[in-house]
Amino acid sequence: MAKTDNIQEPAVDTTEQRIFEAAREVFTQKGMDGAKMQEIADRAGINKALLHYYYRSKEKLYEMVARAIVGKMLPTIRQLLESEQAFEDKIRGFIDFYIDIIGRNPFIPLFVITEINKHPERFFETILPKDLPRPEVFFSQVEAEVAAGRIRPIAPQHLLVNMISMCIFPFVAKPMIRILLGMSPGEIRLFLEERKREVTAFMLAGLRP
Amino acid sequence: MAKTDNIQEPAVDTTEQRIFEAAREVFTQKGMDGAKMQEIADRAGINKALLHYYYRSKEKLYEMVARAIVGKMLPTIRQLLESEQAFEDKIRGFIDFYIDIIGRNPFIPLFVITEINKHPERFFETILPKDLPRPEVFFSQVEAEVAAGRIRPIAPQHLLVNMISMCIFPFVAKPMIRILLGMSPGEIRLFLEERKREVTAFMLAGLRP
DNA sequence: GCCACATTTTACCAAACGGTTAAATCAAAT
DNA sequence: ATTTGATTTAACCGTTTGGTAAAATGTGGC
Repeated sequence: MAKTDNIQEPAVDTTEQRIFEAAREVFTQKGMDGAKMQEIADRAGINKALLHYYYRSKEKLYEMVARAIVGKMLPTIRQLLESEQAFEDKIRGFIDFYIDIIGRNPFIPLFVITEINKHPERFFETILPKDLPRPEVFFSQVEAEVAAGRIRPIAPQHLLVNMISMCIFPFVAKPMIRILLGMSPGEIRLFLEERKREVTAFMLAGLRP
Repeated sequence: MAKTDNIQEPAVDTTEQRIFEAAREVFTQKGMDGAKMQEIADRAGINKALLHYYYRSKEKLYEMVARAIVGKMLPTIRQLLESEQAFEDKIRGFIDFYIDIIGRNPFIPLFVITEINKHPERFFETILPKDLPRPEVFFSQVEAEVAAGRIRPIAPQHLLVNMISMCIFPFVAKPMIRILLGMSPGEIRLFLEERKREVTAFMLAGLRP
């Protein structure tokens, strides 16, 4: 809700942080291969020499940026999955918070997906932290709801993937959807805002016994 | 169902087609920036000189590959959206066929999404054909079902995006989901196969009045 | 004034890469 | 045997790019 829980939040405006922020922008938008060190330097308002003065190599800088992004997303997901709320509240909270975060950082999912697909080894060995979110808590919660007859029988893994898909994909494929549905930039923005309500409604409807 | 309706199907094995096929593989997996002409030549089993002998430039080759991919996907979507089946059959058919095609060409969605995000101008002006699928037929079908009380009230655009999201996203984010759910390569393959049944069930459940 | 550090300037290097050229080789058709 | 087109070889070019070196300049604190 607050603008300050954006993924990027430079505490103070040091040159080092301006560089890092510039690198984050360029890397997320152009990927490792498409990003140029010169452009990062330009966007940070410094020159290439100073860029290498702070960050040794492109590879290292990229890894730091990727780690920062992934390392900030995972705890959020973990928190959403492991929270102790009642089931329906949890679903509502997950969708609400998740769409909110992605709406404010729409480049992140595509960046992570691209990175993981193009350089799996580097991602799993260097970027991904060791302590991953444990969906087990959520899964047993789903199974309990099913057993109690409060929701329709469904495999908890598919339930989770359905929910995540409907939250993330529209942002990842925003321009594609925009064209397919013939929407103006204003209309697609509105459409994506509606999805908080819409996905929640669809999830709960799909789970009715 | 048949292996022959794969998106890649070299009719005869000419050198020109082997090059094109190699380019398709490299471009879809590494993107425009990450792809190297040398690698395309290597994978086609020829040398760089011959590569330029058949295809003038990297840019042109890339555009041809992209056009071929997009040009083959769109008519399929169009057909699925504009078919004249009864509503539930249409939903079933869409999910079934769509997941089937993506399962056999899992690199395509990410390729299209990346291309559209990194080079929107080129995509819309050079690659995307002019005649797009018209979802209006499908939309009025949804509205008719809602009016007749046969499905729960829902905006047809959100319905369509929900369905497409649940079909495509798991393939795009396959390695991510694999790690999150702690699955082996065999398990994730099974999981993705299950989704045909699962997404259909979830869609129909979510639409019950 | 001097020191430590940040920053700029400039020049440079080596490698990678897209693309070209020209001559040589190969193979099948005539 | 000759021609024709496909293919290779190998050298080469210009540009981009990541990265380095070194000297000069700026700047704030002591």
